Amino acid sequence: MAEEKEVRYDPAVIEPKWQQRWAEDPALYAAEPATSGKRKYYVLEMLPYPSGQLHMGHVRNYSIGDALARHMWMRGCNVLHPMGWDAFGLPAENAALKNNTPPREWTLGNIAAMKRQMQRLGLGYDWATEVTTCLPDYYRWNQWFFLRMYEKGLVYRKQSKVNWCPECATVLANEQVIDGRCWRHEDTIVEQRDLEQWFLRITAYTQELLDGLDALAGWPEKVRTMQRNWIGRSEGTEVDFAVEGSAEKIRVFTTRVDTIFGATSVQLAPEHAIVSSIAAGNPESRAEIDALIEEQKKARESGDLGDIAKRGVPTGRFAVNPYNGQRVPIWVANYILADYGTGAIMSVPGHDERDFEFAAKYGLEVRRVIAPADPGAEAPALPYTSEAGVLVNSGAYDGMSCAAAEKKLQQVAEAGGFGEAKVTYRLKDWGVSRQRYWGTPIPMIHCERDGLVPVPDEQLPVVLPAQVEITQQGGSPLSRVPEFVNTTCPRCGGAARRETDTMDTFVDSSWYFYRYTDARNGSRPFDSGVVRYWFPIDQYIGGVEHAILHLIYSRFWTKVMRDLGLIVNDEPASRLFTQGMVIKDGAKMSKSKGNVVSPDDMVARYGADATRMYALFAAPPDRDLDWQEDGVAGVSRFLGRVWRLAARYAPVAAGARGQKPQPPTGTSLNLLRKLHQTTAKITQDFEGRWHFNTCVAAIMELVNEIQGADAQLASGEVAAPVVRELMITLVLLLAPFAPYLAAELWEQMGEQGAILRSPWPASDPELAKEDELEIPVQINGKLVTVVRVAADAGPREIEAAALADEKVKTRTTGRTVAKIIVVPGRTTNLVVK
RNA sequence: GCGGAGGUGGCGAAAUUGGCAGACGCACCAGCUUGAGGUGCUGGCGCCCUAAUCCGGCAUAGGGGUUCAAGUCCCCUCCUCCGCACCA
Repeated sequence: MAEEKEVRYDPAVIEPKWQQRWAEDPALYAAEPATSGKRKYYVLEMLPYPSGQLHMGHVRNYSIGDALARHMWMRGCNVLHPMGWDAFGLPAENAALKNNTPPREWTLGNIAAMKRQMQRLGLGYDWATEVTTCLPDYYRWNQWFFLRMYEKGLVYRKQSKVNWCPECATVLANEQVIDGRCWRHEDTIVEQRDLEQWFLRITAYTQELLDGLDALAGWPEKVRTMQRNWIGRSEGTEVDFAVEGSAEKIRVFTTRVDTIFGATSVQLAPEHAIVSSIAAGNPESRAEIDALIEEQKKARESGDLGDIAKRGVPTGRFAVNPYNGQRVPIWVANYILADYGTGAIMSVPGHDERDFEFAAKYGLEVRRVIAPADPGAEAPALPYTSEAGVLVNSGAYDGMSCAAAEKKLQQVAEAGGFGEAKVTYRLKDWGVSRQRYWGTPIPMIHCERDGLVPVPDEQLPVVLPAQVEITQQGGSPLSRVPEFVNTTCPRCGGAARRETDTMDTFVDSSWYFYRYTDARNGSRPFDSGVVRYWFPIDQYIGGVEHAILHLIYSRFWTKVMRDLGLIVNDEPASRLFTQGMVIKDGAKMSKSKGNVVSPDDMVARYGADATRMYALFAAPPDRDLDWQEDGVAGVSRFLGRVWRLAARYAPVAAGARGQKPQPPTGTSLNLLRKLHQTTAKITQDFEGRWHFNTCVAAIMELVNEIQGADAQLASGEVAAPVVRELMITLVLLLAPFAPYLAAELWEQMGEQGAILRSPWPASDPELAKEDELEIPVQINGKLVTVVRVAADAGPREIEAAALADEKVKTRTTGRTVAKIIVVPGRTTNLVVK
């Protein structure tokens, strides 16, 4: 054979070439209109925060989404595969402080850099629909939605606690509070201050958000469970205890009203509103209560609230149990949460672990009011928390089951006007005010005469001013921009002041995926008809860290938009996939651990195809992935093998275009069988199992087998039309995983048009079928040998083949074969005695 | 404490329904090739026993059970990771 200098596989040459071609063909990754007649498929990856650099978590997320999008394109779908930027947020202000760069400039620069990285990775996004949340043509719709919600009573103002650094004299975001101290002043304890804040009434949808989870079968159970816990529905009873010597009442919430005859004290949260009047005549307890509050605040800030010991202060006052008129002492205790239930409880030490612990510490009475239903049973030790018992020491209710007593006691309370059945939730309204510059301005105006006045729609957007000095001095940065603040009241025309708070960035990400469908609409957030076509999202892919906030806010926003008549879907996404983390040396990649792998480095060394394919090969997508650079090198070597295989056989494949194949035999048949098996396996995986790691492995096996038959391919024993089918299909199968190499080889084989628009290969079940199988033969469950039988052999033939085997014979002579189990196509087992 | 996911070679992992445990890749070893810049090809590679074997034994965190047959199903115990965490 003549010496031919093989051209090395060099992704640094191939990939930029195709990157440029794709950039010049904007229709390639563009969605078609609803009238295309194709099945629509909306695949969405969570949009990144433009920090400046992609990390491996992004690469993994987008490799999964891009493989799926490419597959769906090849399946002939009308695919929407967009990308955007969650571009508002605190890091831009931090960068401004540090480098004296305006947030907008910093952010847009980062976006440009990360977009280049994405394009270098060969990700197939439709950049014509790109959404950047910090630009007025996007955030004006945040403001528009805010006004619509305001009109529907879903926006309100309330006093609320914020983190306040006395040194900076400004509000801090939660992320800026480290162990209860200011991030810039390590010696300064952060205070809680009450400020008027804007809230969105997500609690108007609590029950629907909870019920909707049941129908989200395409979401991971883990995410649904986390949301259920977050919503935290709890059924119970509220009961009023009168305060002795006062007209005031203390309302408590309990899930165990059946134990109320065992209540031996009432416990208030330290921040409970009634505490000041209860403790008024009692200076020393007031001081102790303040100490409790202080201690708890510190514990909360340092994040170890759970470890704090239970402590309480007696107020010296008494409350009256409305069921039996009994006097019980009123205490203030640090384990009572002010913002759950009513912020007050009845303490039943006999039947609650926490109350028992508290009572034991302070010597409060412990009373048994629930006993086992079986009268002969020994009374269990207290606290006895089971609800399977019956009431004792409970007056007229003795002998009733817990469940029956609960119902009866609720009726009595309602009839007596001192209580009612009540459902509480942990979910609270969404505070969206941020005393920050780099966010969507809240479109409200404060007028001395007219009060709060919404900005009229025609004045939107309220544009974030460009020239704002970012300092650490005082309140919201916007309040120091007179041109922004000073305005006229839309109602009376008099002088007025703009709201200077901006919106939480979770607002931006709550509906961005709707905007993609109609991203350049200048008169509405989107066209309802277009959204109706594309929604719900067919597949949403992202990190599990967004399981609660982002995904619950998105669901809320969807329901609000539905009730505004803008959309008809109840939920944003029918399927959600949460990929695992990328770790290195057993730990999450982080700068402090020094185990960060840069995507740019990987692409520079091994190419985008190898980097992406490794991200899919190293672990199943839902599990954590341990990044091993040698593994990337391995995938790169594999792509090199494919490259050299194509260098030998692409001309053969190209030359065989249109040639009729003969019925395959021998090596050809074996190769085609493997080919069709591989096709079937990968097709199935895309349809749901998503084990892309084994898809890549299957392609490797296929290549190994073709390479193993190199001599037969070279000699022509495997005919040209077969070589053609092998090579064409191999490249098609590779296309979702290694798009650059696939595009290049597609061209080398003389194929016209984008491989992305070529139909996904079909697997012929007849060709994929084995004609012979190896059936393991076990004796008493232990493997003895393997027999070859026809693939369609029945139990009798397999049994005969097994018994005819020499090894089986030597092991069965002189013994009795008691039973033979044959699983056709699988195995056989002889029970020998 | 509650909820979830896991535990399989030196490493990443595979094994749709119970049916040959370890596919594929990495690392390593041997041979050939190449000749200085992450080369290519072929073969080997769970552990123990053995001079060696296609002999034999042991192996899916540990223990018990069901079954002709268990990584897979059931019970108990241990460990790791993630989420929530005094929610009355």
